[in-house]
Formats: sequence, structure tokens, C-alpha cells
Amino acid sequence: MPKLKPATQFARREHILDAAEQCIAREGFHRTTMHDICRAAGVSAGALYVYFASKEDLIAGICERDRAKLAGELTQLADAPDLVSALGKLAQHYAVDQPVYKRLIVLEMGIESTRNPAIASIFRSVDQFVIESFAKLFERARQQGRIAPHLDTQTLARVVATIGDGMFWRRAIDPTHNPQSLVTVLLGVISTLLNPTQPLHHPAPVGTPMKALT
Amino acid sequence: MPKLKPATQFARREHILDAAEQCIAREGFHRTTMHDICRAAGVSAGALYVYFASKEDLIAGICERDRAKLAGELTQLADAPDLVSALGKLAQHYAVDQPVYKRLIVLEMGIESTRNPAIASIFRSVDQFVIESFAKLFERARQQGRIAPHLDTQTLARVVATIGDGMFWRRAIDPTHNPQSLVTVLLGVISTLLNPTQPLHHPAPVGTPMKALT
Amino acid sequence: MPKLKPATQFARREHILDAAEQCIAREGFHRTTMHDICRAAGVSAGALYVYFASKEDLIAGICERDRAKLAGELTQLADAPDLVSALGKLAQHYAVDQPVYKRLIVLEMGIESTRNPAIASIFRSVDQFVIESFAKLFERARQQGRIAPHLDTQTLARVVATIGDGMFWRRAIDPTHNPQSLVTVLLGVISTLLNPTQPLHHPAPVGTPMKALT
Amino acid sequence: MPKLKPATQFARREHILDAAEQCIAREGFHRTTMHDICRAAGVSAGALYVYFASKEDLIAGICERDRAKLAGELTQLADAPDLVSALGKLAQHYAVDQPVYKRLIVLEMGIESTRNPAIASIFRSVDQFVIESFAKLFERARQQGRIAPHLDTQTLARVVATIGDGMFWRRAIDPTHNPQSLVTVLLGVISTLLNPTQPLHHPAPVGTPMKALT
DNA sequence: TATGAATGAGGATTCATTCAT
DNA sequence: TATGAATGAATCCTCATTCAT
Repeated sequence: MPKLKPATQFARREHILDAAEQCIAREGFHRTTMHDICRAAGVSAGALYVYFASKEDLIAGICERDRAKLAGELTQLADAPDLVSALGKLAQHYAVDQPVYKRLIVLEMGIESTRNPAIASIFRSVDQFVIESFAKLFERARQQGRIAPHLDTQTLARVVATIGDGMFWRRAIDPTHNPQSLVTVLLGVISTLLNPTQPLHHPAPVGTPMKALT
Repeated sequence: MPKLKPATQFARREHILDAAEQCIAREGFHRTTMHDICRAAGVSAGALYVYFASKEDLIAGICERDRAKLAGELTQLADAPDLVSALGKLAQHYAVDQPVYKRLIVLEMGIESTRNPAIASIFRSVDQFVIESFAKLFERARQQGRIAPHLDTQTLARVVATIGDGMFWRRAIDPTHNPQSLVTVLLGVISTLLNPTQPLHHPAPVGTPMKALT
Repeated sequence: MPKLKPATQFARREHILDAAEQCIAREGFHRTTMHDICRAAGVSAGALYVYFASKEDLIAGICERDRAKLAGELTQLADAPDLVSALGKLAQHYAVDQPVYKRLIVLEMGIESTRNPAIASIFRSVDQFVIESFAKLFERARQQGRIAPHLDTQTLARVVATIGDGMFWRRAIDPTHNPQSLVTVLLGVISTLLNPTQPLHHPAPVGTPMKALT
Repeated sequence: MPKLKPATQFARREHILDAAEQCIAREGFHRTTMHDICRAAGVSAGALYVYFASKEDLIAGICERDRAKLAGELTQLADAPDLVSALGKLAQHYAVDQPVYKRLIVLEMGIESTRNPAIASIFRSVDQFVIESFAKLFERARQQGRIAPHLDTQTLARVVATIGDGMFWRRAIDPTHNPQSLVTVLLGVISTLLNPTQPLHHPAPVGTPMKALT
């Protein structure tokens, strides 16, 4: 048989990853069976193994794709003129707009990263990249006099990342959670950390969907 | 053997739960086999099933015990004279001193709560109890003039819980994480939220082990 | 401890056998667990094993008791003045009055006898005894001129036994079955086989409970 | 493998059913393990579960196949010109020629039907069909003047079925049993019941193998 | 004797992966 | 490439039996 066009191959792989994400959000990595994924993707077991060497590999594929997307979006953040509003858009996207099932996948990934070296490598490198990006962002802003934090920018980055983690966790795990109001408050907190002289709790308005990141 | 003394039965149950926690922290709920747990507890399969009706039941037992302990500790918090230092001790315990494997169990629980109604019931009721406790605590402190937050105490409670979630997540997931410094900063943030007029970043010193809660 | 009085021992054994019969009628030999029987008898596992060395032994005990009773009742039959009415009482007892669960036990026994040598020995010896008893009964009646069958009495005995088997089977297996009417007809059939000259289908009336056999 | 041809699938299913029947005749439904059946069929556990969803399902499959065959053969009986000889062929097949293990399966089925609703439904519907078929057969023969029974045809049908049950039971359970002679006698009995005026015990000769039904 | 907790081999079933077609 | 039947080790759980108390 003639080799499939790379574009078709890529599309099929993506399709399988999409189906797998749905299954995994519903059941978790380890209760999702390859057969579940085959059914969800409308693909035979044999076909699935053309695109992924193993279940491990498929899970890694999901993580890689998700984290690459996050990393890409962070890169765009570097050019943002208004730091706080850029962070607001990011928060809006990841802690409000994005469907819960995408958040659940990230939790699965995080936990898996404590056990699975392949996932750990993907997950941690992106996590460090995120923090480094924040740190650079903050450092540049500080040098340009746009922010004047009391904390060093490394710590600041870690604080912001941790607050983000909290929002993501709660978004995924708490069905009674109202993300919007919380995001507003926490963005205010971050804003104050960046510029302690500014009055507390008058955060830049958020809520504009982050088109570019969807 | 005649009927075991309730104390012995309880101790044996606890022993199994301890062993199961170790396994689950290492492998997760679904990759941990009953056989693993038997081996870790030094107990036969049959004996294990004397104390737990099923794997589900054992998992629920772990969650219940863990959450009951948390709820108990929160109850003690109500009598704390100094709110911020009490929160500091709590944070110190859960985000710094407690071994990482205990934190991983909580992550497992949270994720499981999105899929397993029995776990959901345990997890969410305690989660709500935590937030309610915070809210009451803050409300009382506010009425006594010990704090003067801009936010309503309900929102404040949810913000504090979310920041806590972030610390717990990072403690569990990030091996490069230095919890102590982060806790100090975030406690400062909370302190400022409670009393916006106070200067930022001079939080009450933390680091004293939380004896009463261990 | 002082040895239990033999009467008490016997009573306890009987009690366990009764409980076991109930369980086995409900679930069959192999789906009945020793634990089921313990619960039904209100006896601990250890106690049960005082009276029966194994599950095999308990099953054999049930069979032995049941078959001994049957053999005993057949022995009484030997003295019956009216052959047909005596057979009628027997049929009435075993194919009409006796509770279905007792019949089910006999089916279990029969099947078990095809696989389990211990049961086979018990079951077959009594089965042969039954047929031999019938044969002798018939032979004596024939010699006394009370019956005048065309068939030899050995064959006659086997025919009667087989017809009995059919009634017992149907009684146990068919919930829509009306045993009374069938017994009447089949007793007529047997009556005719014994005395072909007598008019067909005016069997001796049956229906009187067989007190002595209960 | 691409999708197996339905014929192949059917054949493989039949093969498993055959193997399972052998095992079950030897050990009974509940002492036969799926592994036994796999070994007997030369098939892996996974393969077996392609064809049967569970042990229950496999047992139901055995019952269904067996009972469907019986029902089919009864249907053919409807066209028989000579009623007694047709019944003779049936008896010959089921109570003489058919291997004992097939008979044991039916006993297993019957007992299982008292506990397992799925089996009960299969077993009882065919049992009723058998009796109804007999009743119709007898009723037609009576209307055509070919028989002149004293009993109503419904009762007659139940009597004949019960006598059949007796023969089947004995064939399965009694290794000393000589089915041929008994069948001859009992067929004579039935013949007399159908036509009480005819002389007793000169039944139509039986013994010709029932080609069409094998 | 009696208790019932404990043992551990064994049973039904699942599922990642392979491979003949 | 794609199919899906087949493999078989691994999983959860049961249960006849034992034995320390």
C-alpha cells in the first residue's frame, strides 16, 4: 500500500489523541483501556498501534501535545505590553474558559509525572519553562520600571505559578467552584505582588476571551 | 481465635491503611494491586478482605481517615488566638513538614472524587467543611476587629483554600520545590488579604512545627 | 472441657445437616459455601469442622441421612397388606407432600453420584435396595396371588422406580406442576402393570397423608 | 485478522460449546472452570470471551443450543403417521442412543433452572413446548380416531413427559441401567394409555436408530 | 469444645499487545 | 496500512480449611 500522506497521518494521530483525551478525562490514564480509545476514535487496535507504540507512548503523546501548546502560548506572552492584563488573559483561558476535562488531563499528567520518568521529563521541563518564562517576564518588566516587586523575580514567578496551580486544581476538582470571581481576586493579589505600591484589589478587568490562545 | 479485641482490630485496620497509603502514593489507586498492599502490610489476601470489603472500600477507607484527620485539625484551629500564626502552623504542617507521599494521596483522592461517587462524597464534604471553617474563622475575627479584609469572608475563605491547593499541588508534584520559602511568601499574601492596611511581606514567622496537629 | 453428651452431639449434627440442606436446596452443593452453612446453622466454622471433617464429608452426611430414611420407610412397606395403596402412600409422600427443597437435594445427590465415588456408593446402594425391595414385594405378592403381572418382577420393579424418578424430577423442577393429578394417573398405570386384568384407571384412592413416614 | 466469516465464527462457537459440554458433564456447571473449558477447547481465555460474555452466558449458550435441538426434533414429530412408533424413535434416541454425557447436561440444566432465571426461561419454555406438542399430537390423533385414550390429552401429555423424565434420569444416573428393555416396556405403557382397548405389552417394536434426529 | 481471624491456592475476567489475513 | 481475533499474564476476589486463643 502507498504510504499515507504525512498530513493524513498527522490528522489521524491528532484524532486519536483527541479521543484518548476524552476517555482519560472520564476514567483516568489507568482505567482507560486501549479498547476504549479505539472505540472512541473509531479505529482498530492494529491501527492505533501504527501511531503509538504502546499505551505509555500514547499517554506521553497526550502530555507532549498539551504541554507544547502551553509552552507556545507562554512564548507569546513575552511580547505583551501590559503584564497584568496578559496574565489575566492567560488565567481567563486556563482557569475559566477551558473545559474542565482539559484540566483533568493536566492533573493526570502531574500525578503521572511523579511515577513515570517519560512523563516526568515532559511535564517538568515545561513546568520549569513556565516558571522561567514568568521570571524573565517579570525581570524585564522590573528593569523597564513597569513593576517594582518586593520579591526577587524568581520567587515571584514561583508564587504566581503556585497560585495558578491552585486555580487549576480547584477548577478541575470542585464542581461548585465559580472560577471567574476567584480569578479576579487572585489576579489582584498577583498585581499587588508585582506592584506593592498600587492599591490592593483594583485589578485590571479580566474576562475578555483569549482568542489567540484557543 | 476468638473475637479480636476491638482495639486490635482497629490497629490492624490502621496498619493495612498505612501500607495501602504507601503503595498508592507510589503507584496510584489503580495501579496498586491488592496483592501489593497485602505484601506491604504483611497480610494475606483473605485477611485483608476481613477488614475491607473491596478495593473500593479500602480506597474509601483511606480517604475517610485522611479527611477526618484534616477536619479534626481544622476544628482545633477555631480556638486559635492568632489567626495568621495558626494558618501558618497549618501551612507548615501540610505544605512543608508532611511527607510528600501523604500529599500524593490527597491528589489521588481529588482526582478520584471526579469519578467515584463514594470518594466524591467524602472529599467534597470535607472540602466544603474546610472552606466553611475558614469562613467562620475569618468572620469571627472580622467581627472582633482582629482583621479588616476588603473581601467578604466567604470569598476570602475560597481564596485561602485555593492558595492552599496550589501549595499542596506543588509540594506533591515538583521535586525541585522549596516549600518553606513559598509558604512564607503566600502566608504573607494571605495576611495582607486579611489586613490590607498592614505592610506587605512581614508575615508572622512560621517554621515552628505544628505539634498539636501531628 | 467435658465431652458433650452423645445426644447433644447428635442433635447438633442434625441441626447442621438441616441447615446445610436448606442452603444446598437453594444453591446446590457447589455454590453453597461452608460459611453459608455456618451462618444458617448459627455455628462457627471451627464448630462445624468438629462434626464434619470436610465439605465432602458434610455432603456425604446429608446423603446418608436422607437415603437411610428412604430405606427405612421402604422396609416398612414390606408389611403392607394392600400393595397398591401402600405404593400410593409412598408416592403421596415423596411426590406430593414432601417439600420441593427435599426433592432438590435428591437431584443434587443423584447428579453428584455420577462424579463423587463416596456419594455414588451411598446413592446407588440405596437405589438398588429400593429396586430390590420393590422386586421382593412384587414377587411375594405374585406368589400369594395378589398380583398377576405380565412382566417379571425384576423388570416391574425397575419400571416402577423409573416412573417414580419421573414424578420426583418433575416435582422438583417444574413449578407449574400439579403433582396430585399426575400421581393418581401414574399409580393407575402401575396398578394395571401389576394386575393387567383389572380395569384401567380406577386406581385405589390416594391422598391420605402418610403419617408414619413423615 | 480481518473480520472472521460468520460461518467460521459459528463453528468456533460450536466448538467451544462442545468442549464445555464435555467438561460440564464431567464436573457440573459450577465445578467446571473457564480454564478447564479453554483447555478442552484448545483456546485461550481471551478467545473464549470473544464468543461468550461470561460463564453464565456460556452456560446459557449450552442450554439454548440443546433445547433448541430438542424443540426442532419435536416439531418433526408432528408429521409422524404412526404416533407410537414416532414416540418410540424419540425414546430410542434420547433414552438409549444418546451418550450419557448429553443426558447429564440436561440434568444440570434442569437443576440450574431452579436457581438461574436465564436458564429457567430457556428450560421451562422448551419444557412447556414439549408438553404442548405432545398434547397437540395426541389431540389430533384422537380426533382422527387413531387413538382413544381415557385421559384428556393435556394430562396424557404430562404423563408421557413425566415417564420420559424418569427414563432420562435413570439413563443419566444409573450405570447398571439397561435402557433398551425399559424403554420397550414404558413405550408399551404409553401405547396402552393412548389406546386402552389394545392389548397391553405388545408395543410397536423399537430399536431402529432414529436417523433423522441424530 | 468453640471461636472466627487468617491462609493462600484457585476462579472468573480483563486488557495491552500481536499478527495472520 | 488496517483489521480484529487471539494471547496469556495479571487482577480482584472467594472459600475450604486451620489454629491460636
